[in-house]
Amino acid sequence: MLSKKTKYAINALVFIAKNKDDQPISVSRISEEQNIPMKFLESILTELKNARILKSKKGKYGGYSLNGTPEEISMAKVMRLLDGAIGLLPCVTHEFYERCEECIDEETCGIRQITMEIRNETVKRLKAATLADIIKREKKLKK
Amino acid sequence: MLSKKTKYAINALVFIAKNKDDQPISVSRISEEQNIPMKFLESILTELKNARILKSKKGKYGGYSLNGTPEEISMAKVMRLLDGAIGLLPCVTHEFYERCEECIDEETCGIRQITMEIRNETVKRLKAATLADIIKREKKLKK
DNA sequence: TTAATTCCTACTTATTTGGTAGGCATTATA
DNA sequence: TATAATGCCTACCAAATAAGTAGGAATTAA
Repeated sequence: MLSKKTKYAINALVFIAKNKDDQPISVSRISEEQNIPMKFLESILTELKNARILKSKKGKYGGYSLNGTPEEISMAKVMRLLDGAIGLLPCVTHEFYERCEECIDEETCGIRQITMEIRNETVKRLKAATLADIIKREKKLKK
Repeated sequence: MLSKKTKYAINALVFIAKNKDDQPISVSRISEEQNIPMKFLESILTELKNARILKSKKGKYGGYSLNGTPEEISMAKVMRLLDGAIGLLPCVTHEFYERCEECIDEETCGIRQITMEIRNETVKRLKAATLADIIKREKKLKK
């Protein structure tokens, strides 16, 4: 299950991506319009900024804007940043690999093979799920 | 990510399914051979018994055995029992449905559509992942 | 009778999640 | 140059969940 943090992050990113001014958007505005607790959102956007997914402008009329195009930012990237591994087991992930403690032989583990297949399929879809893709889907759904 | 509880449960079930005697298998034996803390395992097997996935025999030479065939018990069933919903969002699951609190319009939510597709694919695979299937895969991998 | 087992109740401990509080630093504009 | 609106930073906190542990009663085969 996605954490609220990640869900909030994706919602905020989609909201920012929809904005067509050059003006950055403030935390308080995103917080109000997307129903996200303000201080919590603040800390999330800071993380996104540190990961160079967002960029910020300080001071009055400051705020956040995308650091890149909506095509470049995917759910996979955000989830990995905030929630860590995507796979169902620590042993089926590239970026966060760890051995399963109780595992007797990883190479011949049937459960591993299955979760690996699920991971591959899931990651493929989450990588395709860019902000641009999400917005496109929403437009289609609204018709 | 699967909880350790669920991972232990699946490992224990596979171990029990491989056993070809009529004799049930004791918690202590599974605990030793599968590297699972004994008392924790005990509580897990009790849950599986209450859910009628396992059946038990009390007293000396007692223990647990499958309540059904290895074809009938899938990872999906065990995961839902012990970890709850399989989907990435509370709003994309049949058996554990809940609205996302901050969500503005579920029907036109692009994130929901994506996670729904992932859920469908994942559940399909986890349902196919029966104990029989896992054992078959392991045999193949050992060659 | 005894050893090996499940069953039952209660407790514990560590980690993660989902926040909150308060103030400093920066910046546009009147 | 004052001020209001913002991001930035540090610290803290409460609730929930995960991962166990402890101890003993009841049952059963030999």
